[in-house]
Amino acid sequence: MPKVTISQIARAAGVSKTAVSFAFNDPSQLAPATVRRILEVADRLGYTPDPIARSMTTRRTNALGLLLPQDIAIALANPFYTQFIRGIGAVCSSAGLTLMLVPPLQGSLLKAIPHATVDGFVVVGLEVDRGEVRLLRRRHVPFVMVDSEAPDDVASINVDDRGGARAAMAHVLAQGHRCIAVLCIESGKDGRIAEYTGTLAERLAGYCEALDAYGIAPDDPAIQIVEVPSSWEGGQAAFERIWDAAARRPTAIVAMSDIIALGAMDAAHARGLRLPADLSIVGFDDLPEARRVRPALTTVWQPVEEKGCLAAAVLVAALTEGGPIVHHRLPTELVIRESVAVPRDE
Amino acid sequence: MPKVTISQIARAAGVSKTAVSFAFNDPSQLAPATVRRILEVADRLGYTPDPIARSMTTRRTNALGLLLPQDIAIALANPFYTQFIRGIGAVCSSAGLTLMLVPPLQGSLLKAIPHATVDGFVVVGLEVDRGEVRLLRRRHVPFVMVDSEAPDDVASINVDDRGGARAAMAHVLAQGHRCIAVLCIESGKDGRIAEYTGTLAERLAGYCEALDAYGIAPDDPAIQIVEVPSSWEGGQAAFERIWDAAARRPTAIVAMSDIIALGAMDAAHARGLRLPADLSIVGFDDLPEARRVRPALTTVWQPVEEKGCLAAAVLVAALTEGGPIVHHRLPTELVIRESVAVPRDE
DNA sequence: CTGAAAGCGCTTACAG
DNA sequence: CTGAAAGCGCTTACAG
Repeated sequence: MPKVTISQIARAAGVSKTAVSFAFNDPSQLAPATVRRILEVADRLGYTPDPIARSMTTRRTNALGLLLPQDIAIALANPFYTQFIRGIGAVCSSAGLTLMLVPPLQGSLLKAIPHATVDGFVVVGLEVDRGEVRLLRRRHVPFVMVDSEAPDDVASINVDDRGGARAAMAHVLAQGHRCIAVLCIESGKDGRIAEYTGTLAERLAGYCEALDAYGIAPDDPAIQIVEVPSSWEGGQAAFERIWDAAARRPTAIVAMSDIIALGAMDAAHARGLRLPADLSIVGFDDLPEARRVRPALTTVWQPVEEKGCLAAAVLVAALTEGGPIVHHRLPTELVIRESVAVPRDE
Repeated sequence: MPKVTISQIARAAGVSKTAVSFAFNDPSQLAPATVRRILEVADRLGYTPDPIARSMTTRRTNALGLLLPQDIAIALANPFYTQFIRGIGAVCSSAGLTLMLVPPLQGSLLKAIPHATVDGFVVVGLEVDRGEVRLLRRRHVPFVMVDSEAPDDVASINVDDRGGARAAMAHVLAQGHRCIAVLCIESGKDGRIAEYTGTLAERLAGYCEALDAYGIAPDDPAIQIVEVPSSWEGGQAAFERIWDAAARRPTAIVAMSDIIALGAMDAAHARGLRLPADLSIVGFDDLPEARRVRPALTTVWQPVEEKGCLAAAVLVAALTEGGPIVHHRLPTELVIRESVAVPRDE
């Protein structure tokens, strides 16, 4: 049973392909009786218009692409992405668009970009630009960059990472902590922390500014900065490593993401620590989980879902109106809950 | 700057379109010098092959579609889907495929199916078949149904929902509970529980079988069966409603999904209940969160990620070999942790 | 090793 | 209200 095409329907119904096309896409162009007949024939023969052929002429796919910095399985291990995608999804639904998840192809985003049949891309967490922007331009599809360092002529959505991070660290320092472990998000490119760019660099800078305000240098021996995967397991493993190594155990952990903080928190509980008495923890993101855990996680709120919404909305606008290039920088805010206390006397 | 096409490159490089196509897709067909020249010209002119036009002739999109029963934002509120997608994503990555999330279009899956440009669909949680299967067949793309009642000639992946549910309820009954609230997953179609089909019907049947073994009828006044959205909020709200209504408060809650159980658990904590002493709770899914909460959730394990993997693998196989129609029924297993105890004396 | 030509299955001015 | 024809941008036998 080979695929049935518009020509066969046209022939069977005794009309032109034009008529068949109209019957599906713009019935008002046809006499009601004709439409009825065509649809009846199409139904009987099991015809459904080929979406690719349609895209070929309309130049529309009705899909948005989400360019992911990592494989789907890895990215979705972080609830941040789930939230973010929910934001995009909300806009997709109301715009009648579909969402394509586009992870690196054979380890390369560059390879993935040319193949995705989408009307626009939202690019998230592109840490280092190795030509992705150039390639995206060639595709002649609109794109918006989220949590990435975007050129001026590319739409972008960011948050005040630096300010948020600064507030988080300042809060911990204000409570009296001086021996602190900073759990940074792994750059993925296995690069040194010194080479951070974009979001990661901003957050790190924020932490350092707060330390600096207390006269503490980032390389102070009481401050240990480590890179960990942004996942529950990453946070858990990091806590264990730190706690076991422990020339001098930190009294507080400052994490670049909630999921890392949550992992560390659970690991600490498993070791019998009482939080926050024995160890203070602060995160970043304010995922729904942050509010639910005990002790409730003190963290930096950022509008994750809204970032997704905005990104998708910018794209949708570009598809129809082709509006101006926008740059958004959304606020962040420290949310003080229960996971940070004064350090216990040593 | 209009899009540059293969013809322009051919002209500029002084070769045929065939040669340009080969340079990108099968360079071995061309003299190395020719390839170099073509690629150089393409690079200079900013050419990138149009993926739609390519799909048009190759009849391949290199994308898998995931047909979701609800909007993306709603589905992803349930970690089950995140896990499931991670499974699909793992296979997509290794097969070099992209993943398209296809939610209902204007409230209708039927409308969404014809438009998605994918090589195959995984259909999940299709509760009632209102023609989706027929439409999918017309598309002439392979598809596999997960957690749905599939016809014999359609590949399917299910788990032992009934057995798992029976074990969960039996465990609660064995502890001595007789006053139980059953939190069912809302069918979405706003249908009555009596009209459940597929996964939901199986789980409900499993619960009832266990009750029956204890001589309890499903409509026993001590057993209340309610429908709730499968989300944290759904579980939370359900607990509050039940606790407040409370002619006779249940001593145990049996939930059809972990996320519902988790929501109920947190709501119970918020009311000052001590779990499991004051209230026992059992879930279904065994999400990663189940192990982490306190008390750790007793629940029915099912291989969520593996279902995604398998589904995608079946599709990938169908794309290349067109293998036979497979039906998988994976096992489930009650995982006893800490959230179920004997009911306190009243 | 390279090119001319047909074809993939639609949509859309345009003409009647 | 309906149809003939061109065209979307590629790939792929086929011929040379």
